[in-house]
Amino acid sequence: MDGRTRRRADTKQRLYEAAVELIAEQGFSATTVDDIALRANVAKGTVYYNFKSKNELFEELLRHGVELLTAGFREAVEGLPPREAVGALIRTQLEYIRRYRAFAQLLLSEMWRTNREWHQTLILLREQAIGVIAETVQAGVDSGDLPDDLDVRVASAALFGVGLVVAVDWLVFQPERPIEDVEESLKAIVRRVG
Amino acid sequence: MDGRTRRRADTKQRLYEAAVELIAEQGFSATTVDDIALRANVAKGTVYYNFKSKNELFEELLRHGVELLTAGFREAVEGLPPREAVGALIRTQLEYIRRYRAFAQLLLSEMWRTNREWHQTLILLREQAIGVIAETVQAGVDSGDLPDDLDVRVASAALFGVGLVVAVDWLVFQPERPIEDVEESLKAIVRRVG
DNA sequence: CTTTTTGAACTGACTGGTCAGTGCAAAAAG
DNA sequence: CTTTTTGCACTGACCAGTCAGTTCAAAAAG
Repeated sequence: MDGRTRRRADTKQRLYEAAVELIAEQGFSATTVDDIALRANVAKGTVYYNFKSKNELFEELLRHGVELLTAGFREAVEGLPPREAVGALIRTQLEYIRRYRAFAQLLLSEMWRTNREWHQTLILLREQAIGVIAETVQAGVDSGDLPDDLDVRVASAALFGVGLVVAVDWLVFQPERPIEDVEESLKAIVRRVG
Repeated sequence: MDGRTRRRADTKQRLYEAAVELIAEQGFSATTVDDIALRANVAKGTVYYNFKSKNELFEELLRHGVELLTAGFREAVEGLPPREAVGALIRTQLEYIRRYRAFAQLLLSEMWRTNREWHQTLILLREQAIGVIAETVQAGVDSGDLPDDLDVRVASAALFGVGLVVAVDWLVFQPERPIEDVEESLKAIVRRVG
């Protein structure tokens, strides 16, 4: 990657970060392109040089964030036996959300909203993230570590959603609480699967 | 209640319903007052005759919805022994969300959003709903039905959040699934507390 | 040189909120 | 009873402001 490409990548990264924070706080519609440019320390023209539109910036940002999460999931369960794998997923999700708190908030806000332009994108991304979880849960069922009457897709979706709310609730309303505590509570709740 | 008062109450009700649906679908900022008036079959001015502003309409609507839910909670656990009470809460929440699906979606989208004008209202309402759950959970701990090392507030918050995501996810992505199934899955997940 | 960024000006569509005016049910008057 | 008056509830055109997106000349960076 040469200097120009790197420079441009940096700019895009700054725009992602600015947009994620603002949209998490205010929502998509309430966030203006001028706001984003201002927070990213970039001229408005630069936004439109790097992205086709406000909408596309947002969609790319969604893809980027979810891919990062699923990559983390895959890495976390790599070579782990089913018994420990689900626990690793929970831990990974918690750490991811602590690190990318704004993105998690944004995802929580938009995930179950229908009738928006990016809804299809979101369905795909949800499928992607839950898919990784489902693989692990399925392995657990196959190995007998999890009850075989468990509906894998429902359980995986629930696991994903539960981690999301509990973690975001933690960061918003009880940020002083250590991550181990939250992990403990979460695992206590999902005892049956995790 | 005379004719005028009834008429006005009807109008407010229609406005609530229109606003809830639209905001659940599109978000607060993306929903225009014109949209709301149109769907409620009412002139724009009527919105401002009945509510001080778009913001206040939304806040009243939040209060209205959450009060309905907490009232349902209270009624559901009335006179029930702790062992059955938590299950009753879950069932009630599920039924409420099926009945007022749009409101639940809206709550899920806005609940953890900071820096919005209505954030304080939301904190209060969250406190109210979780408070009722906490009373029940506390009774369970006192009676020995629940482990006494359980952090009541965290568990209650988690319970509330979990019910919300699982139920909304059900309605959005698997609406054909019967409520008993979902109740079963949910209770399987929260085995330890519910 | 080329690529990327700047920054300011501009447009046209849209939005929250306002307000003078209308219709009608119920109360008051006869 | 009928007629008149009142004022609540509602209307919809209108206004001032805002925002996404465009344009472009010029500068910075590599």
